[in-house]
Amino acid sequence: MLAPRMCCLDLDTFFVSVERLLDPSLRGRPVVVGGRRGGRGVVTSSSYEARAFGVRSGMSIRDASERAPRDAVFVPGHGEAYSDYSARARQIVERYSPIVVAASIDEHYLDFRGCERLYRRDGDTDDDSTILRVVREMTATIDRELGLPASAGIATSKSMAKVASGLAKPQGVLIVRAGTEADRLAPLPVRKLPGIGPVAETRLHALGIDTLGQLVAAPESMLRPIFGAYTAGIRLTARGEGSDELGRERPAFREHDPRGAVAGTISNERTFAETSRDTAGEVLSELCERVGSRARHRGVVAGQLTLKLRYTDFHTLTRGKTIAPTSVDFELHRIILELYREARTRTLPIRLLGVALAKLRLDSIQLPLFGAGERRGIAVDRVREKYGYDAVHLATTLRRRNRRD
DNA sequence: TCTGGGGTCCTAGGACCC
DNA sequence: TCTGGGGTCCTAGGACCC
Repeated sequence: MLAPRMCCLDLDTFFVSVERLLDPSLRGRPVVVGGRRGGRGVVTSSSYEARAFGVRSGMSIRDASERAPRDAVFVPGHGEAYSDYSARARQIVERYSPIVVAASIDEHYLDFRGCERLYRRDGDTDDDSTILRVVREMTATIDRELGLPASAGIATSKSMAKVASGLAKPQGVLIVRAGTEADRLAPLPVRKLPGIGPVAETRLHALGIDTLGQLVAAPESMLRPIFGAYTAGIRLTARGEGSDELGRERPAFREHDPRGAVAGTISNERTFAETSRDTAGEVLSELCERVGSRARHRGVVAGQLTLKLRYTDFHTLTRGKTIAPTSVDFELHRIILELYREARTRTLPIRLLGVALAKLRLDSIQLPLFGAGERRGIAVDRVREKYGYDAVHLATTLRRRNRRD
Protein backbone atom coordinates (compact mmCIF):
# COMPACT_ATOMS: atom_id res chain seq x y z
CA MET A 1 0.00 0.00 0.00
CA LEU A 2 2.89 2.29 0.87
CA ALA A 3 4.10 4.20 -2.17
CA PRO A 4 6.89 6.74 -2.73
CA ARG A 5 5.00 10.04 -2.62
CA MET A 6 7.12 12.14 -0.27
CA CYS A 7 9.42 14.46 -2.17
CA CYS A 8 12.39 16.47 -1.00
CA LEU A 9 13.40 19.24 -3.38
CA ASP A 10 16.78 20.82 -2.85
CA LEU A 11 18.36 23.71 -4.74
CA ASP A 12 21.91 22.69 -5.68
CA THR A 13 24.73 24.82 -4.20
CA PHE A 14 22.01 27.44 -3.78
CA PHE A 15 24.06 30.46 -2.68
CA VAL A 16 26.63 29.78 -5.39
CA SER A 17 23.90 29.41 -8.03
CA VAL A 18 22.40 32.78 -7.05
CA GLU A 19 25.82 34.43 -7.07
CA ARG A 20 26.26 33.14 -10.62
CA LEU A 21 22.96 34.71 -11.66
CA LEU A 22 24.09 38.02 -10.17
CA ASP A 23 27.52 37.71 -11.81
CA PRO A 24 27.62 35.33 -14.81
CA SER A 25 31.43 35.56 -14.94
CA LEU A 26 31.45 33.16 -11.95
CA ARG A 27 30.13 30.30 -14.09
CA GLY A 28 32.51 27.42 -14.45
CA ARG A 29 34.91 28.85 -11.86
CA PRO A 30 35.49 27.69 -8.26
CA VAL A 31 33.25 29.84 -6.06
CA VAL A 32 33.28 30.08 -2.25
CA VAL A 33 30.50 31.95 -0.44
CA GLY A 34 31.02 33.14 3.13
CA GLY A 35 33.69 35.82 3.17
CA ARG A 36 36.63 37.42 1.46
CA ARG A 37 39.73 35.34 0.84
CA GLY A 38 41.90 35.13 3.94
CA GLY A 39 39.23 36.74 6.13
CA ARG A 40 37.38 35.36 9.11
CA GLY A 41 34.17 33.36 8.96
CA VAL A 42 33.09 30.04 7.54
CA VAL A 43 32.11 28.70 4.14
CA THR A 44 28.33 28.74 3.72
CA SER A 45 28.34 27.28 0.21
CA SER A 46 30.92 26.21 -2.34
CA SER A 47 30.71 25.26 -5.99
CA TYR A 48 31.56 21.78 -7.23
CA GLU A 49 34.73 23.23 -8.78
CA ALA A 50 35.81 24.40 -5.31
CA ARG A 51 34.79 21.13 -3.67
CA ALA A 52 37.20 19.33 -5.97
CA PHE A 53 39.94 21.05 -3.93
CA GLY A 54 38.46 19.96 -0.61
CA VAL A 55 36.53 23.13 0.16
CA ARG A 56 33.43 22.24 2.21
CA SER A 57 30.57 24.08 3.92
CA GLY A 58 31.33 24.86 7.54
CA MET A 59 35.07 25.06 6.94
CA SER A 60 36.82 28.27 8.02
CA ILE A 61 37.39 30.79 5.24
CA ARG A 62 41.05 30.80 6.13
CA ASP A 63 41.25 27.06 5.61
CA ALA A 64 39.31 27.32 2.37
CA SER A 65 41.64 30.09 1.18
CA GLU A 66 44.58 27.73 1.48
CA ARG A 67 42.89 24.90 -0.37
CA ALA A 68 41.16 26.81 -3.14
CA PRO A 69 43.06 27.41 -6.38
CA ARG A 70 44.20 30.89 -7.32
CA ASP A 71 41.36 31.54 -9.76
CA ALA A 72 38.72 30.78 -7.08
CA VAL A 73 36.33 33.61 -6.31
CA PHE A 74 35.42 34.37 -2.69
CA VAL A 75 32.19 36.30 -2.13
CA PRO A 76 30.67 37.42 1.20
CA GLY A 77 27.13 36.68 -0.01
CA HIS A 78 23.89 38.50 -0.84
CA GLY A 79 21.28 37.49 1.75
CA GLU A 80 18.42 39.49 0.26
CA ALA A 81 18.86 37.91 -3.16
CA TYR A 82 18.85 34.44 -1.59
CA SER A 83 15.54 35.15 0.17
CA ASP A 84 14.09 36.53 -3.02
CA TYR A 85 15.04 33.51 -5.15
CA SER A 86 13.93 31.15 -2.40
CA ALA A 87 10.46 32.72 -2.40
CA ARG A 88 10.26 32.47 -6.19
CA ALA A 89 11.28 28.81 -6.08
CA ARG A 90 8.56 28.18 -3.54
CA GLN A 91 5.95 29.73 -5.84
CA ILE A 92 6.94 27.30 -8.57
CA VAL A 93 6.94 24.33 -6.21
CA GLU A 94 3.42 25.21 -5.07
CA ARG A 95 2.12 24.72 -8.60
CA TYR A 96 2.87 21.01 -8.34
CA SER A 97 1.46 19.98 -4.97
CA PRO A 98 -0.94 21.61 -2.52
CA ILE A 99 1.10 20.29 0.40
CA VAL A 100 4.46 22.06 0.59
CA VAL A 101 6.63 22.62 3.63
CA ALA A 102 9.72 24.82 3.53
CA ALA A 103 12.48 23.23 5.61
CA SER A 104 15.08 25.90 4.94
CA ILE A 105 15.96 28.59 2.43
CA ASP A 106 16.92 25.98 -0.20
CA GLU A 107 14.85 22.94 0.73
CA HIS A 108 11.17 22.07 0.31
CA TYR A 109 9.16 18.97 1.09
CA LEU A 110 6.12 18.01 -0.97
CA ASP A 111 3.44 15.40 -0.44
CA PHE A 112 2.13 13.91 -3.70
CA ARG A 113 -0.30 11.45 -2.15
CA GLY A 114 -3.56 11.50 -4.04
CA CYS A 115 -2.07 13.37 -7.00
CA GLU A 116 -1.42 10.32 -9.21
CA ARG A 117 -4.66 10.41 -11.21
CA LEU A 118 -4.47 14.14 -11.68
CA TYR A 119 -1.05 13.87 -13.32
CA ARG A 120 -1.41 10.53 -15.18
CA ARG A 121 -0.39 10.59 -18.86
CA ASP A 122 -0.48 7.97 -21.58
CA GLY A 123 3.23 7.19 -21.52
CA ASP A 124 3.36 6.49 -17.76
CA THR A 125 3.93 2.84 -16.93
CA ASP A 126 2.63 3.14 -13.35
CA ASP A 127 1.84 5.68 -10.64
CA ASP A 128 5.48 5.85 -9.49
CA SER A 129 6.59 6.79 -13.00
CA THR A 130 3.90 9.47 -13.10
CA ILE A 131 5.24 11.12 -9.96
CA LEU A 132 8.83 10.77 -11.17
CA ARG A 133 7.93 12.52 -14.43
CA VAL A 134 6.12 15.35 -12.62
CA VAL A 135 9.05 15.97 -10.27
CA ARG A 136 11.41 16.05 -13.24
CA GLU A 137 9.13 18.64 -14.83
CA MET A 138 9.23 20.64 -11.60
CA THR A 139 13.04 20.78 -11.41
CA ALA A 140 13.18 21.61 -15.13
CA THR A 141 10.73 24.48 -14.56
CA ILE A 142 12.83 25.89 -11.74
CA ASP A 143 15.87 25.74 -13.97
CA ARG A 144 14.06 27.29 -16.95
CA GLU A 145 12.27 30.09 -15.08
CA LEU A 146 14.86 30.96 -12.45
CA GLY A 147 18.09 29.54 -13.79
CA LEU A 148 18.58 27.52 -10.60
CA PRO A 149 19.68 23.86 -10.70
CA ALA A 150 17.73 21.60 -8.35
CA SER A 151 17.68 17.96 -7.27
CA ALA A 152 14.91 15.88 -5.78
CA GLY A 153 14.35 12.63 -3.97
CA ILE A 154 11.06 10.72 -3.89
CA ALA A 155 10.38 8.03 -1.31
CA THR A 156 7.86 6.60 1.12
CA SER A 157 9.17 8.69 4.02
CA LYS A 158 10.46 12.19 4.50
CA SER A 159 13.92 11.21 5.72
CA MET A 160 14.38 8.68 2.88
CA ALA A 161 13.36 11.38 0.38
CA LYS A 162 15.95 13.71 1.91
CA VAL A 163 18.71 11.12 1.63
CA ALA A 164 17.59 10.35 -1.94
CA SER A 165 17.80 14.02 -2.96
CA GLY A 166 21.38 14.02 -1.70
CA LEU A 167 22.16 10.93 -3.77
CA ALA A 168 20.52 12.52 -6.82
CA LYS A 169 22.81 15.58 -6.86
CA PRO A 170 23.70 17.37 -8.99
CA GLN A 171 20.57 18.11 -11.00
CA GLY A 172 19.08 14.66 -10.65
CA VAL A 173 15.82 13.13 -9.53
CA LEU A 174 15.89 9.80 -7.71
CA ILE A 175 12.89 7.71 -6.76
CA VAL A 176 13.30 4.99 -4.14
CA ARG A 177 10.68 2.33 -4.79
CA ALA A 178 8.75 0.95 -1.85
CA GLY A 179 10.56 -1.98 -0.27
CA THR A 180 14.04 -1.03 -1.49
CA GLU A 181 14.77 1.61 1.17
CA ALA A 182 16.82 -0.50 3.57
CA ASP A 183 19.06 -1.78 0.78
CA ARG A 184 19.67 1.78 -0.40
CA LEU A 185 20.61 3.02 3.05
CA ALA A 186 22.64 0.09 4.38
CA PRO A 187 25.97 0.88 2.63
CA LEU A 188 25.87 4.62 3.42
CA PRO A 189 28.05 6.17 6.16
CA VAL A 190 26.05 6.89 9.32
CA ARG A 191 26.60 10.62 8.90
CA LYS A 192 24.33 10.63 5.83
CA LEU A 193 21.26 10.09 7.98
CA PRO A 194 19.48 13.31 9.03
CA GLY A 195 19.79 13.49 12.80
CA ILE A 196 23.28 12.03 13.04
CA GLY A 197 25.81 14.82 13.47
CA PRO A 198 29.51 14.93 14.31
CA VAL A 199 29.05 13.93 17.96
CA ALA A 200 26.92 10.86 17.31
CA GLU A 201 29.14 9.93 14.36
CA THR A 202 32.27 9.87 16.53
CA ARG A 203 30.57 7.81 19.22
CA LEU A 204 29.26 5.32 16.65
CA HIS A 205 32.72 4.96 15.08
CA ALA A 206 34.12 4.21 18.53
CA LEU A 207 31.68 1.30 18.70
CA GLY A 208 32.77 0.06 15.27
CA ILE A 209 29.57 1.25 13.61
CA ASP A 210 30.37 2.99 10.33
CA THR A 211 27.42 2.29 8.04
CA LEU A 212 23.67 2.53 8.41
CA GLY A 213 23.46 -1.21 7.85
CA GLN A 214 25.67 -1.76 10.89
CA LEU A 215 23.61 0.72 12.87
CA VAL A 216 20.40 -1.15 12.09
CA ALA A 217 22.01 -4.43 13.17
CA ALA A 218 23.41 -3.02 16.43
CA PRO A 219 21.62 -3.95 19.65
CA GLU A 220 19.48 -1.25 21.16
CA SER A 221 21.58 -1.24 24.34
CA MET A 222 24.52 0.08 22.30
CA LEU A 223 22.53 2.86 20.67
CA ARG A 224 20.51 4.09 23.62
CA PRO A 225 23.36 5.92 25.38
CA ILE A 226 23.98 7.86 22.16
CA PHE A 227 20.47 8.65 20.99
CA GLY A 228 18.40 8.51 24.18
CA ALA A 229 14.73 9.03 23.44
CA TYR A 230 15.50 9.19 19.71
CA THR A 231 16.81 5.64 19.56
CA ALA A 232 13.71 4.00 18.13
CA GLY A 233 13.20 6.80 15.61
CA ILE A 234 16.82 6.70 14.44
CA ARG A 235 16.65 2.94 13.88
CA LEU A 236 13.45 3.29 11.90
CA THR A 237 14.79 6.06 9.67
CA ALA A 238 18.04 4.11 9.19
CA ARG A 239 15.89 1.33 7.71
CA GLY A 240 13.99 3.82 5.56
CA GLU A 241 10.85 3.54 7.65
CA GLY A 242 10.72 7.14 8.82
CA SER A 243 7.66 9.30 9.21
CA ASP A 244 5.52 10.32 6.23
CA GLU A 245 4.40 13.48 8.05
CA LEU A 246 5.97 16.54 6.55
CA GLY A 247 5.97 18.23 9.94
CA ARG A 248 5.88 21.87 10.74
CA GLU A 249 6.70 24.71 8.47
CA ARG A 250 9.75 26.71 9.40
CA PRO A 251 8.75 29.58 11.67
CA ALA A 252 8.77 32.43 9.19
CA PHE A 253 5.96 30.72 7.30
CA ARG A 254 4.15 29.34 10.31
CA GLU A 255 0.93 30.67 11.68
CA HIS A 256 0.54 31.73 15.26
CA ASP A 257 -1.91 30.12 17.61
CA PRO A 258 -5.15 31.84 18.60
CA ARG A 259 -3.91 32.76 22.08
CA GLY A 260 -1.32 35.00 20.48
CA ALA A 261 1.73 32.83 20.98
CA VAL A 262 4.05 32.96 17.98
CA ALA A 263 6.46 30.17 17.12
CA GLY A 264 10.15 30.71 16.87
CA THR A 265 12.86 32.95 18.25
CA ILE A 266 14.59 36.10 17.08
CA SER A 267 18.29 36.32 17.69
CA ASN A 268 21.36 38.23 16.60
CA GLU A 269 24.93 37.59 17.58
CA ARG A 270 28.30 38.94 16.68
CA THR A 271 31.81 37.55 16.74
CA PHE A 272 34.37 40.25 17.36
CA ALA A 273 37.17 40.95 14.94
CA GLU A 274 40.58 40.27 16.44
CA THR A 275 41.35 43.95 16.38
CA SER A 276 38.02 45.05 17.81
CA ARG A 277 38.06 47.66 20.55
CA ASP A 278 34.28 47.42 20.95
CA THR A 279 33.04 47.20 24.49
CA ALA A 280 30.39 44.73 25.52
CA GLY A 281 27.81 47.32 26.56
CA GLU A 282 27.93 49.00 23.20
CA VAL A 283 27.69 45.78 21.20
CA LEU A 284 24.80 44.60 23.36
CA SER A 285 23.06 47.90 22.76
CA GLU A 286 23.33 47.41 19.01
CA LEU A 287 22.18 43.80 19.21
CA CYS A 288 19.15 44.83 21.30
CA GLU A 289 18.27 47.40 18.65
CA ARG A 290 18.44 44.74 15.95
CA VAL A 291 16.32 42.09 17.65
CA GLY A 292 13.91 44.76 18.95
CA SER A 293 13.48 46.17 15.48
CA ARG A 294 12.91 42.72 13.97
CA ALA A 295 10.33 41.93 16.66
CA ARG A 296 8.41 45.17 16.01
CA HIS A 297 8.51 44.45 12.30
CA ARG A 298 6.87 41.10 12.96
CA GLY A 299 4.43 42.73 15.36
CA VAL A 300 5.52 40.61 18.32
CA VAL A 301 6.78 41.14 21.83
CA ALA A 302 9.15 38.79 23.64
CA GLY A 303 8.49 37.14 26.99
CA GLN A 304 11.99 35.84 27.31
CA LEU A 305 15.39 37.39 26.77
CA THR A 306 18.64 35.43 26.58
CA LEU A 307 22.24 36.57 26.54
CA LYS A 308 24.89 34.45 24.87
CA LEU A 309 28.55 34.90 25.76
CA ARG A 310 31.56 33.14 24.29
CA TYR A 311 35.08 33.63 25.61
CA THR A 312 38.12 33.45 23.36
CA ASP A 313 38.79 29.89 24.60
CA PHE A 314 35.37 29.04 23.09
CA HIS A 315 33.73 28.35 26.41
CA THR A 316 30.14 29.43 25.79
CA LEU A 317 27.35 30.19 28.21
CA THR A 318 23.82 31.54 28.09
CA ARG A 319 21.84 33.45 30.69
CA GLY A 320 18.15 33.96 30.17
CA LYS A 321 15.23 35.55 31.94
CA THR A 322 11.47 35.59 31.67
CA ILE A 323 10.44 39.19 31.25
CA ALA A 324 7.33 41.35 31.00
CA PRO A 325 6.66 41.07 27.24
CA THR A 326 8.30 43.89 25.34
CA SER A 327 10.05 44.80 22.11
CA VAL A 328 11.46 48.11 23.26
CA ASP A 329 15.18 48.52 22.71
CA PHE A 330 16.09 50.24 25.95
CA GLU A 331 14.12 47.83 28.10
CA LEU A 332 15.82 44.91 26.40
CA HIS A 333 19.14 46.66 26.82
CA ARG A 334 18.64 47.31 30.54
CA ILE A 335 17.84 43.64 31.21
CA ILE A 336 20.58 42.31 28.97
CA LEU A 337 23.13 44.39 30.87
CA GLU A 338 21.96 42.82 34.14
CA LEU A 339 22.35 39.36 32.63
CA TYR A 340 25.75 40.30 31.27
CA ARG A 341 27.02 41.49 34.64
CA GLU A 342 25.91 38.21 36.23
CA ALA A 343 27.37 36.07 33.46
CA ARG A 344 30.73 37.74 32.93
CA THR A 345 32.72 36.09 35.70
CA ARG A 346 36.02 35.42 33.92
CA THR A 347 38.60 38.00 32.91
CA LEU A 348 39.30 36.31 29.57
CA PRO A 349 38.47 38.44 26.50
CA ILE A 350 35.12 37.84 24.85
CA ARG A 351 34.84 36.38 21.38
CA LEU A 352 31.10 36.59 20.81
CA LEU A 353 28.00 38.21 22.24
CA GLY A 354 24.42 37.35 21.31
CA VAL A 355 20.90 38.44 22.20
CA ALA A 356 17.87 36.22 21.65
CA LEU A 357 14.16 36.87 22.02
CA ALA A 358 11.83 33.95 22.72
CA LYS A 359 8.33 33.25 24.00
CA LEU A 360 7.06 35.55 21.31
CA ARG A 361 3.47 36.68 21.25
CA LEU A 362 1.48 39.05 19.09
CA ASP A 363 1.70 42.63 20.29
CA SER A 364 -2.07 42.95 20.54
CA ILE A 365 -2.17 46.09 22.69
CA GLN A 366 -4.27 48.74 20.97
CA LEU A 367 -2.47 51.86 19.91
CA PRO A 368 -3.97 54.29 22.48
CA LEU A 369 -2.79 52.06 25.31
CA PHE A 370 0.81 52.10 24.18
CA GLY A 371 3.25 53.05 26.90
CA ALA A 372 5.95 55.60 26.28
CA GLY A 373 8.39 52.81 25.46
CA GLU A 374 6.27 51.30 22.69
CA ARG A 375 5.59 54.71 21.21
CA ARG A 376 9.26 55.45 21.16
CA GLY A 377 10.04 52.11 19.54
CA ILE A 378 7.55 52.69 16.74
CA ALA A 379 8.75 56.25 16.25
CA VAL A 380 12.30 54.95 15.91
CA ASP A 381 11.22 52.49 13.24
CA ARG A 382 9.38 55.22 11.32
CA VAL A 383 12.48 57.38 11.25
CA ARG A 384 14.52 54.38 10.15
CA GLU A 385 12.11 53.56 7.34
CA LYS A 386 12.53 57.09 6.07
CA TYR A 387 16.19 57.80 6.69
CA GLY A 388 17.76 54.36 7.08
CA TYR A 389 18.76 52.12 9.96
CA ASP A 390 21.58 54.35 11.17
CA ALA A 391 19.41 57.43 11.55
CA VAL A 392 18.49 56.57 15.16
CA HIS A 393 20.42 54.71 17.85
CA LEU A 394 20.58 54.26 21.58
CA ALA A 395 23.10 56.65 23.09
CA THR A 396 25.55 53.82 23.85
CA THR A 397 25.49 52.58 20.27
CA LEU A 398 26.08 56.11 19.06
CA ARG A 399 29.07 56.70 21.30
CA ARG A 400 30.65 53.61 19.88
CA ARG A 401 29.97 54.59 16.28
CA ASN A 402 31.35 58.07 16.74
CA ARG A 403 34.53 56.73 18.22
CA ARG A 404 34.99 54.34 15.34
CA ASP A 405 34.58 56.98 12.65
C1' DT B 1 37.79 21.20 11.52
C1' DC B 2 40.84 26.86 15.57
C1' DT B 3 35.35 27.04 14.31
C1' DG B 4 29.56 32.46 11.38
C1' DG B 5 24.92 33.30 12.15
C1' DG B 6 20.36 32.04 11.89
C1' DG B 7 17.46 28.68 13.79
C1' DT B 8 14.86 23.96 16.13
C1' DC B 9 14.33 20.58 19.53
C1' DC B 10 15.45 17.85 23.64
C1' DT B 11 17.14 17.08 28.40
C1' DA B 12 17.69 17.71 33.12
C1' DG B 13 17.53 19.92 37.48
C1' DG B 14 15.26 23.00 40.59
C1' DA B 15 11.37 25.89 42.16
C1' DC B 16 6.83 25.96 43.23
C1' DC B 17 2.10 24.36 43.72
C1' DC B 18 -1.39 21.17 45.00
C1' DT C 1 5.98 19.98 60.87
C1' DC C 2 7.03 16.02 58.14
C1' DT C 3 5.83 13.63 54.25
C1' DG C 4 4.72 11.67 48.77
C1' DG C 5 4.26 12.37 44.08
C1' DG C 6 2.68 14.67 39.95
C1' DG C 7 2.39 18.76 37.07
C1' DT C 8 4.30 22.77 35.21
C1' DC C 9 7.32 26.51 34.57
C1' DC C 10 11.91 28.30 34.40
C1' DT C 11 16.69 28.06 33.20
C1' DA C 12 21.08 26.31 31.10
C1' DG C 13 23.23 23.53 28.05
C1' DG C 14 23.89 20.82 24.04
C1' DA C 15 23.09 18.28 19.50
C1' DC C 16 21.76 19.15 15.13
C1' DC C 17 20.45 21.58 10.64
C1' DC C 18 21.32 24.80 6.68
